[in-house]
Amino acid sequence: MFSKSCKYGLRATIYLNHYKNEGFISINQIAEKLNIPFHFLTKVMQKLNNAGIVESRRGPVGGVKLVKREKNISLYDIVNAIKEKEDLLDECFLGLPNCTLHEPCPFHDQWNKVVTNINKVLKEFYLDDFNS
Amino acid sequence: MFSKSCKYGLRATIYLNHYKNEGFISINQIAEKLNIPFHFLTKVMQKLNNAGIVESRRGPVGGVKLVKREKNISLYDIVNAIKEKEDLLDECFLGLPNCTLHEPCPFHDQWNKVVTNINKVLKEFYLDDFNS
DNA sequence: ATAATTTAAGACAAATATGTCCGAAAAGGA
DNA sequence: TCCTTTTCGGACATATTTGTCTTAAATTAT
Repeated sequence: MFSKSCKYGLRATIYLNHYKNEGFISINQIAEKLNIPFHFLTKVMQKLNNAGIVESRRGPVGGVKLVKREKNISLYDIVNAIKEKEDLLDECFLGLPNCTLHEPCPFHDQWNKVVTNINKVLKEFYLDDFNS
Repeated sequence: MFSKSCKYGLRATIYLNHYKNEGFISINQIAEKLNIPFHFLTKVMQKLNNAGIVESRRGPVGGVKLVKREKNISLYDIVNAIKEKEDLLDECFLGLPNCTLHEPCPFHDQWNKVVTNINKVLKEFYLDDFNS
């Protein structure tokens, strides 16, 4: 969730959202403008492609662009498409083995609130919010 | 901050706090009880030792114990003694190079609130809170 | 068709985090 | 003193993440 993959993906989609009406944009251009390793960004974009967040096209004039949607895309959508592990939610912050839903550790509820807060902020923040 | 080092350190100090009136406790005992790799825990405890959070003693009857303090120790204290990088605070969540205090990115303030909230929870939660 | 461009996909390299091992230093007991 | 126990400290091994490179497949233009 706080990995470079996620951050690169967020920055790239924010960039794409800026140019969402201008057809496909090459990954190379994004990588250069945002100073992100090209081949690494390629793989991140593939994840977003598989998740249906962007569509891609090969060849000249090819590249990548955001899929048109009714609703605007939230940061949460991006992050969730990229990260594979459920790093925070669903697991005890301390990694206590005997911390379960029925017998939570004393810190469990507090930490759940933190996680909920993080997700809330990510869900309420949209790519369009970076355009104003 | 969400590294294994930090989690091991937290679990170990919570354990130590349980037995804070019983002298030194061997790292080996902690490692076995909490199912933490012994040598790895050794290095974590050394960090806490250098930070003045625990004191150690070699030889038989040796081990490690929490340093007596006026105030109880918060989770924030532990985490801060162990983690070396300022992973969250002080840096843009997106890693935008042109995001500064004077010209923050649109998401900057939102994320700062998240970070503040995390730190607040960690600061307000003490080792003693795990004893009740 | 052929060539040029760009994503797709896999192998590989480097960096970092995590885990293991061994010898040295300190402390206690016989 | 000598032996045992335990932390200290460094070296090394493994795993994961991040970054690089190469080839293939698709698309466009000539």
